[in-house]
Amino acid sequence: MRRAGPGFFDTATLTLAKKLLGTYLVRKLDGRLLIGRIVETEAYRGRDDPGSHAFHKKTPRNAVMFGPAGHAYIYFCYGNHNMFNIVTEKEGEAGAVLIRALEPVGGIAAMMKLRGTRDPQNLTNGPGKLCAALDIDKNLNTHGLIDSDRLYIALPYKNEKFTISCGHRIGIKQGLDKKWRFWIKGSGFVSRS
DNA sequence: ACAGCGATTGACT
DNA sequence: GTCAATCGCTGTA
Repeated sequence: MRRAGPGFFDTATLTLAKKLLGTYLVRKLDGRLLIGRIVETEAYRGRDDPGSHAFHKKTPRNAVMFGPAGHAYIYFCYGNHNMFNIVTEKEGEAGAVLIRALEPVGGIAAMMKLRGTRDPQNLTNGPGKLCAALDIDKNLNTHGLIDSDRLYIALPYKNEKFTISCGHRIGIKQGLDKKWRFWIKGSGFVSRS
């Protein structure tokens, strides 16, 4: 697999949300690789997006969303879940793509141990679950995905064919009119169909 | 210092 | 599909 470089991330939020589908999220942990194929994403923008953390203003939490593309925005929610996003857009403009579900590809035994389940379909089919399975937490917040080997995106050698479905985003109360959730149609590893 | 809250999950109809 | 338990973090004071 080849690594995604700066040019891959430096694009509009909606574009990257769709472009990330079918690519691989790679986590290096204790010398082992935990790998999942991204099958579901959501786009969050800034001033024009009432559903986004960056809608109102820049704060210490959302600051990384305003920074350069290709960095991790990880936040803690509901008292026990981490959420993993990839920052988009040019510096100064807020945007990020939430990774909502993976298809487990490599290091599955380690993921099962971290998640406490042996069901492959229930391992990484949700934003909180995949962070647990890949041991992603606030220590990796602001982490650059381009120049580190602890967490990065890898691209498939040849592009597979699949259909992208879209719908409203999950779990928010504002901005439900925007159909900014994207997933690979027919995948058995999405958080909902 | 602290009140309010949530980009979920798991259980349930 | 709906619902609420849950608790550390965030933002404002």
